[in-house]
Amino acid sequence: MATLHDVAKRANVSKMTVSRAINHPGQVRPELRTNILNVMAELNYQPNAAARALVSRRTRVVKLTIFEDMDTTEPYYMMLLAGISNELNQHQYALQLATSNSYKVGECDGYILTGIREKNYAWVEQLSQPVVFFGRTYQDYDYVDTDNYQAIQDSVAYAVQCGYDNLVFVGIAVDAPFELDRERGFQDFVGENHLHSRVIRLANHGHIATDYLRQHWLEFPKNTAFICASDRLAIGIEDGIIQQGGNVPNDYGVVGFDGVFLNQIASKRLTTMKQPLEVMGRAAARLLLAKIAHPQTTEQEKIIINSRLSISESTR
Amino acid sequence: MATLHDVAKRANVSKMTVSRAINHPGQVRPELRTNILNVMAELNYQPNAAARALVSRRTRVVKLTIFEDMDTTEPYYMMLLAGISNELNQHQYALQLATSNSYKVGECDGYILTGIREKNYAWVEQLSQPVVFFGRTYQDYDYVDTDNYQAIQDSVAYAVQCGYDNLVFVGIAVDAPFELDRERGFQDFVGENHLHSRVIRLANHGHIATDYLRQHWLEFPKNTAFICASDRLAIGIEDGIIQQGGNVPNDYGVVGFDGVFLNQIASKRLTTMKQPLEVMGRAAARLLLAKIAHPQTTEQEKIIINSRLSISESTR
DNA sequence: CTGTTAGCGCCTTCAG
DNA sequence: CTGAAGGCGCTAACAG
Repeated sequence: MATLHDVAKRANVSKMTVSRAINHPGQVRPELRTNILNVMAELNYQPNAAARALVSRRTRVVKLTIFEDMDTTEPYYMMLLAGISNELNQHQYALQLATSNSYKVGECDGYILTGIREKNYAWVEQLSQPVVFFGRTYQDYDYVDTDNYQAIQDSVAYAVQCGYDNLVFVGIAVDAPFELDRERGFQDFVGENHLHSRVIRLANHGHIATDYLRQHWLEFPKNTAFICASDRLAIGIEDGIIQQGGNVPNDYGVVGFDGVFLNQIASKRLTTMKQPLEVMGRAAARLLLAKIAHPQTTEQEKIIINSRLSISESTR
Repeated sequence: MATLHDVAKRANVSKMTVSRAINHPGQVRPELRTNILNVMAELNYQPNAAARALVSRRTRVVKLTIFEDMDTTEPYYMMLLAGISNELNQHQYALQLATSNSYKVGECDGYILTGIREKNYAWVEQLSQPVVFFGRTYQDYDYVDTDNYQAIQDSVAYAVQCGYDNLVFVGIAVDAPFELDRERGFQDFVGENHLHSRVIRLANHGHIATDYLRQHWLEFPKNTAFICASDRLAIGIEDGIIQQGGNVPNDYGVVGFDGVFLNQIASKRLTTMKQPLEVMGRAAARLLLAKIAHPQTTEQEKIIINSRLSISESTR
């Protein structure tokens, strides 16, 4: 592996000049600089991350903590992970995946946090490194999220446009910002447009949605669209409709939320609000790296990324 | 953050002695050593990974490459990841997640490889760092895997014990060791026990299994058990049976394979061969770290971990 | 068994 | 704009 020293010798300059050519390009004469860059390319020079880490007192590690049972972890975390690591790789940063029981082990330069519960906030507040959340929180931390409010509005608008005239929002029974935003998006839309509507809240399990539908089947006339807060619920609803003899999508529409993996599993592929998770992962990583580089910034950063409706077989 | 120097001063020894107390305990007088350890604890000393990496010419990074579309990635990778990182964290190692388009970026001390295709072997062979595969390959690389042969035998044995007398193996139409092992496990078992049986091979998608079942429904009498090579197929089969009016589990049994996440989605929760993925991930990481520490070892290491049948609602 | 010396590769600081 | 010196925290190699 080529080092600064090798490049310097070959380019007839000192190590420092090479170092500067990389980190402070403005401080090196342009011609010299291009020459150095050429030599670097020739030698396939790669800066040594450990040496940089040592001198800059950085670990070059970012920790991603997922405060959820891995067992029940949504598959979409994989996409998120892919996005995060793609971005980190480009900056010679490595990842440390921490789970709810190991989140205190090891050093890092910053954290990407997700699935946080109330009781973890004390730990978060005491962290000295910068933090970025995946998903909005109640606190004033930086975060990356989809526009849940807008996304549900788009879903409902689409359902209405399909001609469904009874709108049901199937929410997740949890007191979290993402859920409240989605619910509010629904309420506002049906309110403004004077639509028949209803909101139900269920635990986020397919079979619970199926059971609910069985028990309340008669309350849902033809031409009902179910706007669901997750693909799990959407699949459960869809199964329930089919088991009750309902026709999807002609008499009943189903719209999911997430758009990763699960929508491929449904018997009628789900129309779903697809979150660009890879992009969101990258954004979270980029934001965190920026904060690591410039820790002084004080204002809260919010990155809102738009979801896109992926239309499939569960709506007409 | 405390350094070797701080500990040394406080313990009235040189840095080297402290270093040795950590890395070569045998070379330090026992009493001195315990004293040093105490001081380390007092100061909450954590060795600086970057400095170690620099001097030992290691990166302290392990790369995990997943040669699959993240989009269709099985959710169980999350469990695998959890296992790997739990083990790495304990050894001050970080992770670098590489996907099929970024697998050449960055340095590392070793690789955990999965989802490899024929065309990637050239790249693998040219790697200078140690490699561990997740899942057996055709080549003589070290690997961690479940005992696919045994697992399917157990599945069939259980189905027989349930009283199903027509056994159908629903395999994945792919020419891979894991699949051939599973198929062989099935064939050997039904052969030795002179059972009615049949093997079909399908692309690994739920709806394809459902379609297949619809088209061939009449060929499957009551008392048939479907032993599936994946939970996706199992869910598809189960859906198909139910749509044809068949009774699960009374008249038809379904057994899946994997046991992560998907089995929770099925309308009748799947009986499935549950792979201990967290454990497998840890094992892979541990094996790799051992190879990094002792690169000379030449013999192929195979770690085979047993799966366990998780009995649920899709068998009687 | 313990200490001293030197250096891993890079960057900050200070001279030129 | 460029170079020389020194040190980040740790450990291998050699003295004692």
